[in-house]
Amino acid sequence: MSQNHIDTSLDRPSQILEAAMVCFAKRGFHQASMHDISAEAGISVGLIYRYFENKEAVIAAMADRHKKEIHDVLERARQAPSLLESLEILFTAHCCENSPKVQSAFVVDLYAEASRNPQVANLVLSVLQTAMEGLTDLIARAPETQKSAHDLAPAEMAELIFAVGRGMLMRDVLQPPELTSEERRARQLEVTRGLWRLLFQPENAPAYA
Amino acid sequence: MSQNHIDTSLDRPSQILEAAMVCFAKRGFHQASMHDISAEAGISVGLIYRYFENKEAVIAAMADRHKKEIHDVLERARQAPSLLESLEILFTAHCCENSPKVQSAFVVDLYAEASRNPQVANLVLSVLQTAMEGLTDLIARAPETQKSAHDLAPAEMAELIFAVGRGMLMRDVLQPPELTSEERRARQLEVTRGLWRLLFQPENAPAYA
DNA sequence: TGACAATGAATGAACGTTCATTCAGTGTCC
DNA sequence: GGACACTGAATGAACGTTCATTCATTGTCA
Repeated sequence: MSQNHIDTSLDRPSQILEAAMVCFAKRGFHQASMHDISAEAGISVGLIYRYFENKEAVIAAMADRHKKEIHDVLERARQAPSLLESLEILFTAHCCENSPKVQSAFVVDLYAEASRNPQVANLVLSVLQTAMEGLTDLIARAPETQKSAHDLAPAEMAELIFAVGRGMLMRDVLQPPELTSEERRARQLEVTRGLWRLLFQPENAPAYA
Repeated sequence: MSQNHIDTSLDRPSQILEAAMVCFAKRGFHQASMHDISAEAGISVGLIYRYFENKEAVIAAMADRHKKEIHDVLERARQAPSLLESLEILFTAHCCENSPKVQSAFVVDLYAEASRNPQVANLVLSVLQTAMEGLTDLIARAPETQKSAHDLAPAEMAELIFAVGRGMLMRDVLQPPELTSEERRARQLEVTRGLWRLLFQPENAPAYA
């Protein structure tokens, strides 16, 4: 397996993190060994310790990287021309960038880790709060919000949206791995649009049927 | 810690599974050792092997137990007098029976395990499908469904409901452990009712404000 | 006494981590 | 240019520890 290793154009730390992501997704944080990671990266075990103090530091660095990625996604969502497009960016980000499913498995593992490591929990929580505030703001400003048929506050809507996002992500890891990135994305978009109709469609929109 | 061990009125296998649940939630499937479990159960390591072939068999048995519990919850939800009450049962089941947070952490771990163990994935998937069918049916039959202001099919609603449920569960593991079972339950109910209003409230209900 | 429940020290494999060693590359001086 | 000294990235065998699993032994009760 993996005859061709990780992209060598990256600097060492990134190369190691890239390999770690693959291994963690494949075996989990605690079952993936440092030897697995070194093999995936095509380097020796010892070299990892030149760049990371220990295994926990690798996990922490990955969590940090994830934090930055989330911020990027939020920024892209913020710049989308419409609220629907913002939502679609938020919902499909994890299934098309890089490899499919890898990210989902990593995030589920991250939450599992958070449930027993308060440091990880705080990091995830802080990301979540920033993202929530961002989305709440986005919703509050959007013209689409005014016409909706319900009485939910923007913050409540944001909470629901993120809950659905996490739920879809969790669902994602059950899918057989042979599903393509496109099929995943299609499924995600379907659910997103259902939620969208629910949250933002004006009350008596002309139904198709 | 845990001077008083597991209820001794249970039969050995149940007693072991009870202890395993506590350890798995506290440390995760693969970090919890057989010694941890035996200590929590107040028995010796070797005795576990009289009742379970190996550690994987313990995990599999726990997954099976979870499957039965889900079926029970669905049955209770089915017998509730109204759809709203069914939903509330589905949404709060995992935060009040037995110990709080323990169950959430276990389920997140279960999904993480499912992402790399196809056997576990199939089991979880089968539970999910049964539950989805049950809820879809429940929704389709409910009189509340007719009056809703949107055009989502019962199956789509069920999918959204389960996604939100999983999302809340994931969110749950981030909460500091000192939150009481009641506070958790209150939070869950709040979100459930928001989703409820969204999905099933007739279009022009008299708003409070 | 015999059958079964229960123990926990022993085993060996696997793991995270360390470190003595190698060596391609760079700088320095004649 | 050529000889030599130096650097530090990279290696992988070795170490101490942890863990799942085994089994010879002991306890219990009919």
